[in-house]
Amino acid sequence: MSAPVNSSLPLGRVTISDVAREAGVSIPTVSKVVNGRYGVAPATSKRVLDVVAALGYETSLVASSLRRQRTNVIGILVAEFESFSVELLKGASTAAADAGYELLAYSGLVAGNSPVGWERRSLSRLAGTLIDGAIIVTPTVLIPTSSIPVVAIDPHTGQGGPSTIDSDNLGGARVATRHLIELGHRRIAHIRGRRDLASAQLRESGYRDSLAEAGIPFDPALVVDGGYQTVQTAEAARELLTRADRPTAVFAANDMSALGVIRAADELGLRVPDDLSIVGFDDIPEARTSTPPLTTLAQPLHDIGAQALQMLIELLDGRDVPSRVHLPAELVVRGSTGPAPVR
Amino acid sequence: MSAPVNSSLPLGRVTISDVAREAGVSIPTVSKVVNGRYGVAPATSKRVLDVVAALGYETSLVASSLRRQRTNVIGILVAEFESFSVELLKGASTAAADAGYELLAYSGLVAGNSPVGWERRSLSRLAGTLIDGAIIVTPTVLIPTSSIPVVAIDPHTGQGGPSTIDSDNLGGARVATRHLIELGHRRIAHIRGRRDLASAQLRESGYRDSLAEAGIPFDPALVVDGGYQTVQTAEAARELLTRADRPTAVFAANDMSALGVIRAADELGLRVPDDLSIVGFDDIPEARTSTPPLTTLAQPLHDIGAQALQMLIELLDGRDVPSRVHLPAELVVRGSTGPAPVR
DNA sequence: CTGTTAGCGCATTCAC
DNA sequence: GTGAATGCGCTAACAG
Repeated sequence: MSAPVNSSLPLGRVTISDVAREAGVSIPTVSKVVNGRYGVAPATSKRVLDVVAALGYETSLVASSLRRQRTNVIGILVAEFESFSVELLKGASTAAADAGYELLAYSGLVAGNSPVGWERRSLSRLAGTLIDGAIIVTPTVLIPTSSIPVVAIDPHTGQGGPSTIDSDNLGGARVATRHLIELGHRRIAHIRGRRDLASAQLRESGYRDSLAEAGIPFDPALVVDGGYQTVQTAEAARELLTRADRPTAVFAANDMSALGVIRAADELGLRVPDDLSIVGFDDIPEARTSTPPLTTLAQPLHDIGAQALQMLIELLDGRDVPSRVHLPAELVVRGSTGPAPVR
Repeated sequence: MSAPVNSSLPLGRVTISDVAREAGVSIPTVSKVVNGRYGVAPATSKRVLDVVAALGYETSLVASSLRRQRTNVIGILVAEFESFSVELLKGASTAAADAGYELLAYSGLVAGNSPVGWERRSLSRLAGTLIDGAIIVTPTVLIPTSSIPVVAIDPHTGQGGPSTIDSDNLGGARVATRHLIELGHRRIAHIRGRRDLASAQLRESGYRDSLAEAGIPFDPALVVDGGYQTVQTAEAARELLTRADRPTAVFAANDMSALGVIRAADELGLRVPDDLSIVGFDDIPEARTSTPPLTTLAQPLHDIGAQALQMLIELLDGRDVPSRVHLPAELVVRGSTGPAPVR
């Protein structure tokens, strides 16, 4: 197992020129061998490959991407790696492996006071050279025409823009609210999600639809902002739940905020679901393990991630894809909902 | 040849030359302004910034990384995005955000028949240019001296190599096995993990330690390979559990393989834990939601990820870090273990 | 078959 | 202040 390795072993990264020097050939020849091009003598090829193995050389993704058209790498851009985005990532990962693509998940720095527009920055930094296409998770603004194919998951509201995939937010929210109504609840609050996302708006619409359907008047005082976040929701919920005419049930726009409602209820000594029923949305892993386990609308996060990747591959191959894909959301009844308390 | 771009919005990616042309200045001037260097007139600077904002320009990570020393990006290299690696990722993500670093998680293509050495390839492709440092999750081989700082999580067995962090695999395995012994089990099988990982070897050692401590002779026939994977384990467990003298308890090297044992037991009509007790290791989210919920040794995956990132930052700042860090693993008793069946 | 030349997008010298 | 020149690691097109 010995290729000639002289004393001038490079200290840092092994580059193509190290290999060329060591093998006594030119740089382009190494490139050809490494990329399996025709037109290299078998003996030369073998010598180069030996040196490559001995030195542990691999082409730099950065450098090659600068020259090549395709890198065979798909980017998935997230604001942060948390339960929701990471479930999507798992789904995308299996699909990418099956399709022979590598996956690069990127979480750029989000400016604290203006978390809007991070995806534009991330896309701009990676697109064009490093990645062939991008999946953007919960973009905050409309993605402008990009230089590479893009698929958005749980997109910003608005027309135009890239192909998007999400679950049936409107229908799911209707089912969630109807579930509470059927349990006898009449004073049902809603924790609103991130105002900039279509999902949040659709979930609020579904909530209002089901109220109307049941003849329950909409009360704006029962709708508060939670921003899809646990802590923010817990604060808003504390106020909501200390009112004299507090609601007997809450439909939270996502599981994270539903967990915030549970936390607030705990602190106030309210029992869930005896005093307060709570429904979430998403079915992140934590929903199963909370106390009590969360009744929620399950999004097929794994499938969404996988299908987003499939759609992106279609786009990369020059095929058309539907501009809007919706997957079903399904009610999962667990322990956080029960009959309305009798007055 | 680049096509001439008129004064309207460029079609492809916005490059620094687009900005320069639009602002009527030279490329170096744009570079200075964007990077906040001195020597640019305020008026010029403002004009450039306006164009930057209008065009949505961001420096290309690829191009700048090629010239710059640091990119402010930390890489986390995984073989695949699954429950285990993704939990680490979540922990690393919060730590990275706090420290002002961006995170790039990369899952390269793993050759089907030789899944060994993927981390070397990934590291080689990203190091030196794209990322300042790397966290490698469960590397399969010893990482050679690298051009960038590296921290390994759940590393390959062996001396030398990069700084590593893992949980107390040996102690945890002892506790797991002792737990089964205290429940009265005597015939305790072990599902071995991936042979190339130190964690798997240590967990087997802990198993044998506790057997010896209790005066139970070690029976090689009760140790089978599961490769840390559910499917592979289910197959091995089927054979194990159909023997006449089948074990009454199993210590599986990780939760994925413990789930495989549960699956096999289900198929064979064995009740868990009445007929068979099972202990896992890791406490991935699925452990809480299996039927029955899994008794396991909880690794603080979130903390491990966060601490790996901290260590890497120390290294990047030129400080020393311990070469081996161990975090405690804690027994979590759930529903998959019970008293040994009476004969 | 192999080496030479050019250039990807950008940052960094240097001159002017 | 600016433009021209240079190089990062690599590959495409061509010349030898």
